[in-house]
Amino acid sequence: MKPPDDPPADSRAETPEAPPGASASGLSPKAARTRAHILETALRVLRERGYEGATMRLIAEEAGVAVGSAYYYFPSKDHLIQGFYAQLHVDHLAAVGPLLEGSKSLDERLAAVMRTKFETAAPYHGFSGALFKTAADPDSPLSPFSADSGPTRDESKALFRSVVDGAGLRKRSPLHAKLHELLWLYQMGLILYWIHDRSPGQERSYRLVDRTVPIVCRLVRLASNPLLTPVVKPALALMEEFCGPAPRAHGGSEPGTSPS
Amino acid sequence: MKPPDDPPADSRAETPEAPPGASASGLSPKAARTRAHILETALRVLRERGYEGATMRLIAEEAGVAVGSAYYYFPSKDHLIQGFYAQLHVDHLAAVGPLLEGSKSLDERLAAVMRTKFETAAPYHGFSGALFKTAADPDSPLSPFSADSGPTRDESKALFRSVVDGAGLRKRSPLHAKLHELLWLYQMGLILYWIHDRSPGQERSYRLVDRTVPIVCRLVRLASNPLLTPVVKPALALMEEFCGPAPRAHGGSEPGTSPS
DNA sequence: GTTCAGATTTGAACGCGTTCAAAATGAAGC
DNA sequence: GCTTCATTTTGAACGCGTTCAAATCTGAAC
Repeated sequence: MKPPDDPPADSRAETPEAPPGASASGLSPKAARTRAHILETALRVLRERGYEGATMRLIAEEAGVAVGSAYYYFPSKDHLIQGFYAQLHVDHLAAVGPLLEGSKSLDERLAAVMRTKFETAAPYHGFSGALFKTAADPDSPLSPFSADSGPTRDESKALFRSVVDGAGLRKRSPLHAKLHELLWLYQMGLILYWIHDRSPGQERSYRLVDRTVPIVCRLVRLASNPLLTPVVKPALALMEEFCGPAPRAHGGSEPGTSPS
Repeated sequence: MKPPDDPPADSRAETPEAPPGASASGLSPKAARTRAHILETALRVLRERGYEGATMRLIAEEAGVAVGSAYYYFPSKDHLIQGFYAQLHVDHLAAVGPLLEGSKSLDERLAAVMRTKFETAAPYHGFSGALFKTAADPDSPLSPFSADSGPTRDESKALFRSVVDGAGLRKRSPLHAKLHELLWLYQMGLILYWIHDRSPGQERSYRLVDRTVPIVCRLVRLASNPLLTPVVKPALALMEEFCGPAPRAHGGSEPGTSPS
């Protein structure tokens, strides 16, 4: 029914009497309970049956409501599934937190973050591809670059900021201020590899971490060398232009490689 | 820009008595004609109606066959759409060819390749997201890392090899042998940005090319400096391990390809 | 208690990609 | 001509995500 070039798909026009699709606030207690119950059921079914097995009909049936009710609270299956990402991020944070306590080197901190990321997501590797598929769609609310996933994305970047800040780095380098963005992008690339990784236990992904982390960190340390100034300086200016000053109001934002 | 009656460009040979889903060879003349006709119609409808508007039913109707016939020749809509990529690549090659004739600098050659890439794909930017969505799925035959898209991927990498070879580069650097792989990856990142780019005419993507190409090329030239050896050498060794020995047939950055 | 305008819930229905048993066609031997 | 067999074609049917007009419920105002 939709003509091409459809308008922006709204996402969140959170006026006070907005439809309950976006968040839990502004709902009657009963409605909030129904919404939460549907979401819980959806995540459970997703765990049990995978992405394709978790049909809207099944979720609704298990939750004891009609399919229409699920769509009353969540604009689409994708929105419903987005809770999955948030949960994954929370689990990941809980897992890395202790490992980042001690003030270790950047190498150790980076490797710890990525390894725990893989470990946390391992149970869902089987259908990570299906998830990534919808996440890659620029129009999907699950896209790591979409407005809808902004909070999750920011939290993820904040993690990398703490990774950088906690490492004993010479704060002299102007790279320091943007490093967490670059590491976030690096993480995206690793996740992209992990998603495609069919080796047993995704062992190749772990190996890729072990082999790339030292290179990345060596590069970071080298960046302050004057020889690299003609590369580092314009690169930082570039980031300033493209990521720095919140560009357009529109959804399109920055490049990258995969979801969180 | 509108070659509706192009030859299928199916130069690659499939196993002789393979099922008709894979390629055009090994079919009775009539069957081959039917297959080609369905493919042509599909690409035309795709151009006219976009990805979502090009339903299998519509394609079949316009081709004058039943939907089942389309599925007899093509395992899925994705496989059918794959011809689109091949056509795009052919158009791109025709567009860059002349620009690469003169032996210009690496900067010019790289920028020319990417700009023509964007120009060639511009008419389809509207539904590139929908295409990319299915392409991102590791299980999809449209994934740039999948076995099904191996030929197209290899051709694309060959283009970057010619970009590197044609530039007046000091062949001394061991980076030289792997550079085309890295540039292919760089291209992937740029395309990802382009897909998400909502600026008018994708002008930001062009700007991103103009600003990143000099940085990339400066980095390439710097790579032979001894100071960077501790980064370049392990990086190349890493590529050797992950892309080099080709654990399976196609030499992508993908690990083992046995389907789960 | 009655009314009535929301908020909430329902489930049949739509169009999609895909499947598959059955029908139609073609080729080869008689 | 007829029979036999594989190749090709068909279209109804399935399950999916999604939509929506109608039904039901809720609670404030009377």
